Amino acid sequence: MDNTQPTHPPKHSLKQRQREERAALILRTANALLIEKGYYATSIDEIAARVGISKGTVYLHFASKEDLLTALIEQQIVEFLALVDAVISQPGTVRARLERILAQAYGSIQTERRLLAELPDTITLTKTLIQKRANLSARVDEVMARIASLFEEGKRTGELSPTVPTPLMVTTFIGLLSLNDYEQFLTSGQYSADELVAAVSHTLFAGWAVASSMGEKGEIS
Amino acid sequence: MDNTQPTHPPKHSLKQRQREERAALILRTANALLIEKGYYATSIDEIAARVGISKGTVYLHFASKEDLLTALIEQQIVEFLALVDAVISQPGTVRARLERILAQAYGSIQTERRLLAELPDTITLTKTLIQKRANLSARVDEVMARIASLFEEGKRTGELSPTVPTPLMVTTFIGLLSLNDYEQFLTSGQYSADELVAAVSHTLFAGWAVASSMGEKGEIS
Amino acid sequence: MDNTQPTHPPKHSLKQRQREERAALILRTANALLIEKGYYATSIDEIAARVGISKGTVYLHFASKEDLLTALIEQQIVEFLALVDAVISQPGTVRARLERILAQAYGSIQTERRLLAELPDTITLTKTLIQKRANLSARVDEVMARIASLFEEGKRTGELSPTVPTPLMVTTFIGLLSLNDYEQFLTSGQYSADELVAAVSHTLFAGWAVASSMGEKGEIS
Amino acid sequence: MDNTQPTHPPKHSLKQRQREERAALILRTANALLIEKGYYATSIDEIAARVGISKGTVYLHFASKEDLLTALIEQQIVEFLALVDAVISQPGTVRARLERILAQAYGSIQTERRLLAELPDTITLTKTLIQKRANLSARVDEVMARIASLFEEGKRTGELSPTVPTPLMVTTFIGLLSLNDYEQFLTSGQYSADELVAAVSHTLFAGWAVASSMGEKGEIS
DNA sequence: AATGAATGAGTTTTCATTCAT
DNA sequence: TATGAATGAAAACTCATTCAT
Repeated sequence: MDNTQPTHPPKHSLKQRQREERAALILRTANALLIEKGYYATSIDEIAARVGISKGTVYLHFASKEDLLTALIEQQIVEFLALVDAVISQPGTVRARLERILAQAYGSIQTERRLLAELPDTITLTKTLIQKRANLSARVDEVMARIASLFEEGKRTGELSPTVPTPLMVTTFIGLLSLNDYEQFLTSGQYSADELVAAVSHTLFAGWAVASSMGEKGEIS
Repeated sequence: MDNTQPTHPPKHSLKQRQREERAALILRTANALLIEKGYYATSIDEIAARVGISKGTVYLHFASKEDLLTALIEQQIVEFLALVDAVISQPGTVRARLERILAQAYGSIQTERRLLAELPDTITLTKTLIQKRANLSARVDEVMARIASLFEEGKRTGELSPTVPTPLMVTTFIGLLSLNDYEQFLTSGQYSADELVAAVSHTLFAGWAVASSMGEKGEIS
Repeated sequence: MDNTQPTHPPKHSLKQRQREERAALILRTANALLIEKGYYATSIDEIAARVGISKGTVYLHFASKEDLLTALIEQQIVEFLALVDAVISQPGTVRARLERILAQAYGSIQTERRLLAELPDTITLTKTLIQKRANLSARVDEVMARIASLFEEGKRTGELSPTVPTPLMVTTFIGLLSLNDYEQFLTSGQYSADELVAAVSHTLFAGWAVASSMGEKGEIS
Repeated sequence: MDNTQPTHPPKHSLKQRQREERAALILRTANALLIEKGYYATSIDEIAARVGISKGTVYLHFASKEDLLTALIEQQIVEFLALVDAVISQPGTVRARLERILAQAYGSIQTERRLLAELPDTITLTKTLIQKRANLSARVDEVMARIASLFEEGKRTGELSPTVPTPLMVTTFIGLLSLNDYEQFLTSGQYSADELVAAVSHTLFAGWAVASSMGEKGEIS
């Protein structure tokens, strides 16, 4: 099937596809280099050399170095958003679903090296950039909103305590999700991604206290 | 005693003292500027101008821009270490003492703007730097060790669960301690430092689950 | 004759004609852009985009950016030469005929925006270019010669004073003909093209005319 | 005299003087190069090399290439303004005084190569620049106003014809004053500066002078 | 000690020109 | 023929660092 005119649509797509692949390759390479050396220490020339193209070609795809970074961040936020969306619509407890997000984040550290590296590092470092680019800001808000909705659901269903304000939950969750410092445990092999997920999840959902129940300072009452 | 030549040693000290004050002033100014604009966007010239001295004078105190940053980071780690040491030797539960550290960190965000800003941002950004500078690395390890000892104490006294590995506790604690994203809540006035401390402490020590007790997945048993 | 194969020669001509039309369109567009933004600020890409073709196609017609400029200048000099030739062969006084040239120049400022804009601006700016390109230089000389012949005619017939050397007359005439600064008066509506022609003509001819004679170097006394 | 403390005031001036001399040297060199090759074809590197300093040093004195050009133009306009002012306050007919300005302009072509080159060339080419820089625009207006006042004086005293509008006189005068094309006559030795002055003056004044009156538009008959 | 002029390596960006398709 | 992706030379500008005064 679909043997009628298989050439025409692709014809258009060919150049287009090549262009997109080029752009994607540049983004991937830039991502690797930025993680290695940081934004300022990485020159466009270096990115081009690593890709095996010339400086000018990079500018054929991204109007400026900042634009390249923006595209990279946006791509990764979008990917993360897709993950969150997929997870949200799955069945299971809120905790289980959040664990899936954690697992994905920690699991990808060693393989793809992406979300984790960009969400915190770049969001922290280029908070300025995100503020400048309205669409980035909007996407970040979107991510936060989705995660917030998950927590709200948990509070409604009685799974989560209404004690801790949702915004703090979201910020804390994302903070730990993207905590760069966990990387050492994974790369050193000290803990596996699964162990890390379990520990962080336990921390967040059950706390560190032995009889993690009991009143704790008559907390929040 | 030592009243024989009261002038000479002081005389030396005077110069010395002045030198150190100069250096301290430069560090303070650099700290402010680095927080404002970041390492790469801040030039030596700018720092000098803000201090009211010339570029060359900065180099009389710090051999390079990187050295200046190193000194700054070291200073702040040392200050943080002093805080940790002070807190550790105080009486009270582990949780109470860790809350004091949290309180200090979150409280200083608006006033001095230091530890929090530098520990994560710069430590994250200049992880490279810390790896390069042995003494920085050593000091960071020292801080981690102190906090680890506190957690170990908690586990020994039965206050803390032995379930979560101490290294993860330390990393998580420091991660939340220096989570830049909390800043928005403080600057917007949405939450006070105290509320933030309470929430984070609750999260860590009691978790988010409603009946934060019970076995969760059977673990902890 | 030549009615045997009516298609082939025209066929050639057709392609040829199309080619020439293309080239002419490029030149026209380039002219507009160069006037708007200047030679250096106008890129080949921009010209191509405005024409609606691709960069490469421009190079099919002009070997280099400089060649494009050369062709443009030459075209305009040729057009100007045609005007001069036409005017020269007309009846009337020298003054009347030169006024026609002035009228054409000042009149075209607002409509076509050509001779005036290019002759001075580009000739001044690219004096280098004209010196480099022998044929341009030759054409400029040709224009000067024609105008010189007109002045000589005037001197012979007694209409013009032999006092002022013809080369100076020519240079002055062309200078005022292409004086960019007059443009302001036209665009602001302060003076019409006709008024400008009258004023310039008066300035030049009441000065150059034999009758205006009398003293000099003592005149006005 | 003045032998009291000859050092102190100069002390300040020393560095200052050196700075200014440097800047002046750069300006002079830039002027020469810009005339030779034009603004776009002259790189900062080239200017620096010609002066015998490094690129960076140029930027120590001028914040940008455009700023350098602006300073150059301003300097020359100011110099020209000074000349005009000096001439205006001298005794003599308007014509005689304007001739002094012409003489200065044409005379300096071969020696210093300045006013002439910049007033038209750059004013024409960087009309944009002058519009952008308010102070340049103001100075140009000032020059025009002074010269206009001279013509007005001539009209009042009856030396000049009220027929030609003053603005046109000013523009025409400046146009011929800075007519680049005259340069060929001077450099080729075909005419001396004095002859050029005489010819231009004759052209303009025998035309503008009241006495030159008679017919017009029918004269010569 | 302090200054600030001088340097030049390094970076981003542009754009004329080429060439495979 | 027409296209437009690719190139790389060239240029403006910055800034850490040095050093003569």
